This record gives sequence, structure tokens and C-alpha cells, in this order.
Amino acid sequence: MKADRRERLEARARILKALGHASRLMILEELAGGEKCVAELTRAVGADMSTVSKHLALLKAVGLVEDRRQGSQVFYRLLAPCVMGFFDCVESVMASQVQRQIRLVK
Amino acid sequence: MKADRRERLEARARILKALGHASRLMILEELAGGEKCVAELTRAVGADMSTVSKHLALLKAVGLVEDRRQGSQVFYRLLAPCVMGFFDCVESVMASQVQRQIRLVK
DNA sequence: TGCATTATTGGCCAAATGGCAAAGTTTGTC
DNA sequence: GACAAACTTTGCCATTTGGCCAATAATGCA
Repeated sequence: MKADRRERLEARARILKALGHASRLMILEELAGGEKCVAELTRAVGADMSTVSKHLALLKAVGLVEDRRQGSQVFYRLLAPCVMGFFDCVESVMASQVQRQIRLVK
Repeated sequence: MKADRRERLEARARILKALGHASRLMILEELAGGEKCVAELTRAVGADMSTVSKHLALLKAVGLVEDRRQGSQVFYRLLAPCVMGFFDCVESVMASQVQRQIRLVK
């Protein structure tokens, strides 16, 4: 079915879209080093806590992180460490982009 | 430097963001099978050609694809086949999401 | 119970995104 | 040059996004 493919692609797109923001990437990088509470992540990102909380809600909604309440704090942890492996590929895209720019200048 | 990290993350985010759309994923999937002209991609995506052209411009801007004019046609090809490897990871996120839903129902 | 701490939610606004239609560009053909 | 074909760009519009602030939970402690 054609609509079937669409749906699968949209599900994938939702997850990849969640990765398409610098603050969320920073959060994931932090979480790659172990679980952290919202306050810690807020400090790392450098935005309002409400903003960070929304980013976390989004990451959770797509299944990239999980949360755990402990007392008055909420700890988040990375559910899909494999996403960290994306970066090598992304870096290579960035690098070849630089090469192309150089070629254009020459 | 702190701003340095931000910048790197934003560069990464731009590329990942470009992957966060079903139509663009479909385009990339098509291109994974070899270069294709805009008309072919338009047919595959099922949107207006102008819309597809914009998606292609975006993918090109972030360095994921390259274009080549041949006569009146423009052919696009995938520059970073490694992005296709993301999907396994993304699928695993989707799968564990389903598992979590099932756990909630039980 | 009252109050502080930690986090989430709702309200609001500016900016970005994605879509089609119409106009413009480039190439090939007559 | 005129016309068609293949794309791209521009214009416009509706929707989404991301940010802060203020208000609302939820927990811990005196």
C-alpha cells in the first residue's frame, strides 16, 4: 500500500525531527553521559527551565528518552544510545560541505 | 568555548532537521537507488513539483544531495549514503515505543 | 498546615515551515 | 526567434515551532 509507506516515513520523520534542534542535541549529549535531572539539563542548555521541559517532553513523546521521578526531581535518561552514532555520518556531511565550499572559492 | 559547542550542535541540527520530513525521507530513499530527475522524484512523492524542488534545494543546501544538469533535466544524487543507516536505529526506537504502549495497556 | 523546591502546563507572540499557484529561467527543437 | 519541456523562484497563506513568563502541580520539610 502507498499510504502505508507514507505512514512509516512519517513515523521516522517524527523521530528525526526531534533530533533537529541544537538544544535537544545538547540534552541528548548530556544524557549520553548518564541520567540527569531537569535542573542540570537546564544549566547545560542555558535556556528557561520551561523551555527545556518542553524539549524533554518532545524527546519523550517520540521515545528517545524516559523519565523517572525521584523525590522532587525528575531524572531523564537516553533510551536510544544508537542515535549518538549518527553524528559521525553527520560530521562527514559537514566536512564534505566544507570541501565543496573550498572548491567553489578556488 | 561554549559558543563553539552551540555552533557545532546547530550545524548538526540543520542536517538532522533536513531529515525530519516524510517527503524528504522518501526522496532520499529514492535516491538511495541511484540518481533521479526531479520529475521522477515528484511522481514518487506525489506533491507539486515546486514543492519537491524546494525540498531538494534544502537537501542540497545542507549537503545531503548534489545536482547535475543534463539537458533540460536536473538529476539529483545522494551524497551521504550513510544516512540510510540511521533507519535501523530509528526503527528500533519506534519498536520500543510500541513495546511501551503495550506495557501501558496491560 | 504552610512554605520552599522542582518541574510541567498554558498563554502568548515572533519566526520558520510546507503547501500550491503563478511567474521566471534554462535548454532543446522547429 | 518562437514555442515547449523541465525546473526553480516568488508570493501568499495556514500551521507549527520555540521562546519566555505566569500559573499550576507534586514533593519535602519545618
